[in-house]
Amino acid sequence: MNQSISVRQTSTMTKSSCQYCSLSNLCLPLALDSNDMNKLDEVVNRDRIFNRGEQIFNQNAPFHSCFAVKSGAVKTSVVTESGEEQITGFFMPGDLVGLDSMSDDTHASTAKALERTSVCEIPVDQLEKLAHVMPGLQHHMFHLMSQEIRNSHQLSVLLSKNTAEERIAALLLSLSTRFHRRKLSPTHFNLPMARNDIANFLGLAVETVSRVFTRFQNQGLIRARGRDIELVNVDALQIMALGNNQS
Amino acid sequence: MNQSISVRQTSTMTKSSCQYCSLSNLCLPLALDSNDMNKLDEVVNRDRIFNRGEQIFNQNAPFHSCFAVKSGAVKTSVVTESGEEQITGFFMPGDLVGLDSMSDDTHASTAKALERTSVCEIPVDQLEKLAHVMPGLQHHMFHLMSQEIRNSHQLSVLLSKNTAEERIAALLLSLSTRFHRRKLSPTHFNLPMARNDIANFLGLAVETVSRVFTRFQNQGLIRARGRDIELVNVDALQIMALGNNQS
DNA sequence: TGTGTAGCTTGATATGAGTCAAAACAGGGA
DNA sequence: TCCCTGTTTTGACTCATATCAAGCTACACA
Repeated sequence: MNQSISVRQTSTMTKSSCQYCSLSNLCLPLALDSNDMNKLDEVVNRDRIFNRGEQIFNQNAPFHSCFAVKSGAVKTSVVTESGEEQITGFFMPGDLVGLDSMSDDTHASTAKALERTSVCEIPVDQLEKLAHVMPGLQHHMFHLMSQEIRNSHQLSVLLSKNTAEERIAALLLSLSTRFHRRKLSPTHFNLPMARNDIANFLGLAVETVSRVFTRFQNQGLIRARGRDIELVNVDALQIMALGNNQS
Repeated sequence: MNQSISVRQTSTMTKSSCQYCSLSNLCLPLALDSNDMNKLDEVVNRDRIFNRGEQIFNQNAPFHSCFAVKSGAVKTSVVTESGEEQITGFFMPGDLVGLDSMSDDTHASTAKALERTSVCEIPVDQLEKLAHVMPGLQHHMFHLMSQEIRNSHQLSVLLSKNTAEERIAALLLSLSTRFHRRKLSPTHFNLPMARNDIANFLGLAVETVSRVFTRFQNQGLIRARGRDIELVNVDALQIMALGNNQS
């Protein structure tokens, strides 16, 4: 069940706050001074934990909150009328999930935890009110949403113009930079998602993903043992990701 | 020609305003009362005309305005580092172009007029200020942007899961509903874009698009003479667009 | 009235990735 | 420890769509 707005932990304690969150430079507070941050703190519903595979929200369910990923990883997907599922994004700590639903009172997509994940829940009505009195926050919301549009356009490009190898190289590099931004190793990390998810996201068959991984390995571009990935030759991957259509 | 809504009936009126625009129920004013609409009026830069093929804005150029399409049609596209172009959307009267750029101070995409097109220019700094004092406008902007994200996700689904026939059927139906919303015939219209644009948008080769059009014609689904399109069997197109993967 | 050029259509062929099938490999629970 | 079930890999074959090549429209312009 998607019982959402659960425990609001009230004052008394030295409750965790945006101010002291290690992600404050990636997440919403990025746009706020410490005064405004306190106001944000008050509406945020912290420490909601989801186990691997659990739904954070479900497509078509009533929409009243966005979620900031604190730890773990999340995938979002849409299912078409014909019942096909398409993963639309992977979200890591600092990312805001659910922006595609701000147009409606129901969720436009489903979000699932890829591993044990904690998120901060942010009620949108509150968020809109805050954005109303904080120019910085409104601006930042526009920023995040347009970023989301760009990301999706980028995905479209990948899907319509690139080969399987190029798509996978691009995904690996994208993950790499995202880990790097979080001060983690950009060349050695654990994939939060299964091959199946990668395949679905990139519009490929699982078998193709698997084959490309082993091909990359044989070419000395990466080393992969299951989800444990090491990027051995980043330059070559970058060239690969660009595609070899000379123009 | 699809000149439709072009001529503004200003007559005695001093200057055209959102209030009297025939698109006020599709466009930004949708969210506003007549008082707020006047304020919007003041910042809108009306009557910018572009001929077919002319750029409205260019990727990477400084960004300071969004554009509402008044008549004609617009395509947006992104070019990748490797120089490939991907059309990311077609915009018709009432649509707002440029939302993907609100994250940055440069445009995330290029917008070109597909035919003679008039647009209203809306400076973003002004728009943000207005959104700040008008709850309805802020909400509507969130709405539009999230709608844009959804559209793009929809495109991703199309590109990664559907066959050439399904993609084209889906596009035709999408255009149909958009014409319908503007009180034009949903079954007989002129394509604002070339086969080439359709192919690029849907991730296909021009030849494939052409072949599918003739196949549809032979099956009695449509009648096409160049850009003049008649949808003969909408139901069949709808079934086609859903895809025949029984699930 | 003719000619150029861009857009569209049609045919023949090649190929990247999907599909089907099956084996190898986890990893969690009793 | 040994199933059991889900994930990943590998191989053989097929197919949808790209590519290459050419002819066909049709409108713009001299």
